Formats: sequence, C-alpha cells, structure tokens
Amino acid sequence: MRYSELFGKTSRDFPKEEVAKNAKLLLRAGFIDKLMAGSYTLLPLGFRVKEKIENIIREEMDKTGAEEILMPLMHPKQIWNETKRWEYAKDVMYQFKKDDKEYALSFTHEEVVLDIVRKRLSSYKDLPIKLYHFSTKFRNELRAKSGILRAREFLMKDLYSLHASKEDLDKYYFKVAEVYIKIFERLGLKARMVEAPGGVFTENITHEFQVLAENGEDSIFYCEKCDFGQNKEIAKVKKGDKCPKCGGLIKEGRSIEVGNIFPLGTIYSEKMGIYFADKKGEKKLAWFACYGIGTTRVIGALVEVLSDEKGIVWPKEVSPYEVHLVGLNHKAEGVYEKLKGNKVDVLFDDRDISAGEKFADCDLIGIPIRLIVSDNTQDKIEWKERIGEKTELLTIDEVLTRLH
RNA sequence: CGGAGUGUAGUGAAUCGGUAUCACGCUUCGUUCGGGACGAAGAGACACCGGGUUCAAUUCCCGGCACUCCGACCA
Repeated sequence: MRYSELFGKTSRDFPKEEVAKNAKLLLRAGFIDKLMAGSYTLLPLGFRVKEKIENIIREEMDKTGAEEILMPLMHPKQIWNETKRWEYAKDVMYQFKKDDKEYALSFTHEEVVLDIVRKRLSSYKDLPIKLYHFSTKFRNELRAKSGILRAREFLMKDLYSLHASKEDLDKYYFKVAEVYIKIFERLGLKARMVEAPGGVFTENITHEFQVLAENGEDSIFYCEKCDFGQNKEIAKVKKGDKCPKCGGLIKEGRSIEVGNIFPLGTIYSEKMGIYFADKKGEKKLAWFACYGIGTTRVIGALVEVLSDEKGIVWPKEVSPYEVHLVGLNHKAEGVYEKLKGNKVDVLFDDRDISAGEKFADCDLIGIPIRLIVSDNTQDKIEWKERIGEKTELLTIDEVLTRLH
C-alpha cells in the first residue's frame, strides 16, 4: 500500500480534548475516527489491526473445536423476557419501540444463542456445542471514557458452549481459560486470569483476564512472582500479603480487562428450556458457559501498554503492515515492487516530503520494521526495528530471507 | 445521573462590546532532500445551537447541546 493513497493520514498535533493515551495516539496516527463519545470508526489502519487480532482469536477458537457463526444485533423484547433480563439489564441495554413492537440492540448474545440451540438440541449426542462470533456490542455505559477502552459500541468475540454435564463444562471452561492466556500472549499482552463477580450475567464466580496498565480502569491484586491474581471487588488477599499459591508478595495494580469467562451453569437453560435426552432417555438441562474477548479493547490495551513517547509500537502479529518502507530516492519504487512481488505486506511511504517527517510518521504508526532506501544506502536497504536504535544495511535478498 | 472543565478554519491556539489573528496542515510554483526544510503566492470560519441585553455580541446574561475529566456502573 502506498501511504500517499492511504485514507486516514497522521496528524501533527494531538487532539485537544483527548487525555487517554490510546485515543490520542490512535486518532493522531490515523487508526480511528470518533463519531461521538464511545463510538469509533476503524479507519483502514485500525481495521487491519482488528483483522489481525480476529484472525489469531479465530485460529485458537477453531482449535478448541468451536464453530463460527454470526448472530443478529437487533433482538425482540420477548427473547429477553425469557430470562427476565429485559427488566434486570435495562440500564445497559438500548431498548426502543417501533410501530408498537419493542426491540433491543444486543449487549450480549446468551438468549439468542440459546434460542438457536434449543431449536436443534435433542440428544446428548448433540453435545457439546461450541459457537462463537465476532460482532458489535451495544452497552449504554453511564459514561463512555478512556478512548476506545470504554465505548458504547464496540467489537467483541463471544463464545458460548453447552455441555451434557458439569464435568464436561468445567473441562472445556478451563481449556478455554488456557487458550485465552495463549491468545493474549500471541497478541502481545501478558494477561492474568483473576476471579471476579458476574454482574448482570451470573451470581457464580467468573474469571477476568486483566492486563496490567498504568491507565487501566480496573484494579487487581496480583502476585509479583507467579500468575496469581484477584479482582479487587472480590479479593481476599491484600497488598502486602503473601501469595497463597507461591508465597510471593501481593501487589495492587491498575489493569485493563480484555476478556472474561462465565460458567453460567444451568440457570439460563432452566429459564429458556434447554433440554436434551441423556443416555437413559431422561430429560436433562444443558450446562452453559460464555466467554468474551473485547477485540477493540485489545487494540486500546496494546497502545496503552506498548507505546512510547514517539508513538505506537505494534507487536509483529497484529501490526497493520509487516514493514514500513521509506523511500528517499527513485530506487525505492523498485524495492516496493519487489517486496510486493514476494508477498510482503508493505506500507510504502512514497510521499515527496522530508525524511524527518517520514521517520516521525513511522514511529507514530508503529509498524515493527522500518526499511529505508536512499542515496546513503546505495544498492542496499536499511533495516531498523521500531524498538531500539540499531540499523543494518542488507541486500534485498537478505531482507526477504529475514521476513520469511 | 451528581461534580468540574472546555466549545473560535482540518488541527492547535490568540482576541475582545465595533463583524476575527497566528501557527501547523492544505493548494500552486521554485529551491531542498537521513529525524517533523526554505521562499513566494493562494484557498479555507454563519466564532456549538437558541434566546436575551445593546445602536452594535464571537465577546455580557439565560437556556440548551456536545466533548473531556472525577465519581457511581460495567467487557
């Protein structure tokens, strides 16, 4: 992609109103646009990051045997009445009336997925069922804030699983927990699984995935040595205590919640009539759980945690482009073509502006590898990574070898 | 929803009872070309909306709305 043709250029100044680091950098670097408080467009660069994140999640979800679907965002009141959540969750739901019918914009999909399942579930042989989708969530947050971290409309991956027994649910539940940690690792985030209350979803103990971050909205108690942690609302440990797992020191830290998993049990199945016939032919309630990852929030969390004073620093796996090619002379065109020919995902800064300005934009946009073609590099290409100052002169073949 | 702050070109700021100034960005031309270059010439604003006071309001007053921050709630 030629930068000159990219929609959504960088800007020199920080947007005045924004305080949150993620909002400042993502807006300035041209990844997002704000429509209103808590409502953002993903511009081409931001969209690419979102795609990368989703692809990683998709890969890992599929490995657990889950299947991808896509559910509607506008729901009839009656489905929400089945669980009484039309009333109970009305503060977070966008509810509206049109021609005497009442609807809600989806803030989650338990009711919908259970409706889909009950139409098709009859035998234990149909279980387990594991369905997920990537979709928009609407939540009437009393106050949208922290840029992309607390929006009223945001993207989320949600997975729902149904099982014939508590044992089978638990097995899959903790399997997913493991997979979540792995997903966040692949996304470049160190997430801790902490115990938490379930809000409008359940009275059971649930688990959150928290990433330590200075500007996080949440606060957790965690062990500095091992992966132990507890949500502050539920914490039995306190700052300064010994970790019950390894004896390390407990610390308190701000954090961003990037995912959560809820073992909902049979309560929803009871309310919505999710039954199956077991081996003896007896009617049984299905065991149910749901699992979410805030994909747009992950973008914000990455910026909060990894960026530096010059701009964003994307991990390789989610970077909008693999390399940022800076052209300072005519030879750059040839290098661009060659990279493209070798299927390298390259953003080519072909603008007729000063070198310094291009470098500043590289640092701001945050693609992990910067390549420069200039008179100084002669027939070679300069390789520099976003983190660190080291530069190397490589031939095009060496560059291609390193990239593949 | 309570509290605080802010609304002036695309962005950031200045002004002040007499109809708006600057910087960056943008356009054109020329010179530059390795860390946000330089010169010249341009374009771009119903001063958030509505009402009031006044001969005159961007400026003062009232009422909205929007955005940001703190709190309550939450992925």
